[in-house]
Amino acid sequence: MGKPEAGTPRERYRAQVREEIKGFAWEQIATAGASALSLNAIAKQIGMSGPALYRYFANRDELITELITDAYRSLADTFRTRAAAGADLAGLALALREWALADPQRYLLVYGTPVPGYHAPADTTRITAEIMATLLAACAAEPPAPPSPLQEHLAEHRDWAGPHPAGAQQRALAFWTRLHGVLSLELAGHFTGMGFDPAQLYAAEVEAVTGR
Amino acid sequence: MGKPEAGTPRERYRAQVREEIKGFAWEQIATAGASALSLNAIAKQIGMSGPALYRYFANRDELITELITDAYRSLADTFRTRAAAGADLAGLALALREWALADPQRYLLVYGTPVPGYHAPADTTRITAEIMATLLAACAAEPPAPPSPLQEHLAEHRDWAGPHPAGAQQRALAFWTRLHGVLSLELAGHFTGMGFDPAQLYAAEVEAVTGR
DNA sequence: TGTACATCAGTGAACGCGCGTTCACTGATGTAC
DNA sequence: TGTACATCAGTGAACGCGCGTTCACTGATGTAC
Repeated sequence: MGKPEAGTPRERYRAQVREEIKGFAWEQIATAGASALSLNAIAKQIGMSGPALYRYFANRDELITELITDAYRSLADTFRTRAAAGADLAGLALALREWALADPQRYLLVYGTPVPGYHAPADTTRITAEIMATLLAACAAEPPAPPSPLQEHLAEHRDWAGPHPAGAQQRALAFWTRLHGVLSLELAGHFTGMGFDPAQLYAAEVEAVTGR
Repeated sequence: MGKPEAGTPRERYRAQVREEIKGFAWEQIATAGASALSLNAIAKQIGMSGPALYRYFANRDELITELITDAYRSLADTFRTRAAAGADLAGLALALREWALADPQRYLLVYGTPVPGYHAPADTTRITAEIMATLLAACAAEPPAPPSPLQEHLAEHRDWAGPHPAGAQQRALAFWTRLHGVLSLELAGHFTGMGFDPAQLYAAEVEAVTGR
């Protein structure tokens, strides 16, 4: 493929520059949003001339794809690590909030308005499944929720539920949608001017979803 | 100001063309997102040449501002009309979903990832308050929710709550964030591949928030 | 009703800009004998 | 250890494109006497 082999100094340098490019790309996304990401602007910041970037990424779409994939993987890793360290559902909720606030644009790139005309790579669905698996396991460990019409409906669509019961499915969905609801409105600035502390609203939703 | 007086044929024609421009602008937003909105492209669709639009809007920002304001006002009107027709909290929830699904990009323009580098006009905060007032009134009409730590916190930030108790505040926030959580994930396509019907998840959240 | 003037809508050319991407090329770095 | 060659990183010029916006101008539409 013409690519240098892994482990060689050249390959190490390559990986380093790729990371540097991604770093400036994230900076740019943070300030102007994903749709304003410009290869030329990144090159200027990095001290190279535009076409040089094409040594590292085939084109703009490939760069964006990699950023999105990295973001998904980062969240999946965070969840897996916390769960492995013994975190329960409330612990995952806090981890999610920390992860979102650490880099709002990264969160919005994953769960915000889709980048227009851009289709998520197939990779992400696999990582999404991994995130969901961790979440479902944590939900299954909670005291079971009372049956509901929604659970009956979910029982008919169990492809993504693994070995866990419909109650865990329902709880996982509530976890996801409710916490996303608070987070995305907070990150978009819709609570500014209302005075209250979004963290307390978040905590209340966590309590409601864990059923304590 | 050089503007023709209202009611004259010229002014009627002016308003008509302005609406036509906005119509194509919405079409464009629907297909490519708000950040891709282009005056030249709109002019081409409408059969005029680019600079002609400057007779109707001072610049691109003014057009976007007006679209956002219109979207807010449309939602506020929908809420007010339904509430005046006797709708309860569950009725407002259905109205919200209908409004969102009728034009997803309109919903995302209001509650989605903010347009990068764009600041919402002051108008919107007034309309937001109107929406919140309708929502709070409907919440206050529901059976009171049990006290909670969040309610105590909200009681200290009552500027936006009008005459309604903290319980209504809490319920209004839960209504807003939970339904937005489901809607925005649905509109962004994050439920595709999971098989279940988003409407049923939405209904379950409506039940949970109305406390039935 | 007719004429003289002002107002306004829309055009076409032009501005500078930044974008993604290609291409031929120069130097440096690695590899093989 | 030294030489010959291949590989790779990065450059600079150039491409076509579409953008927002300005400007001077042409015609049509309205208004005032």
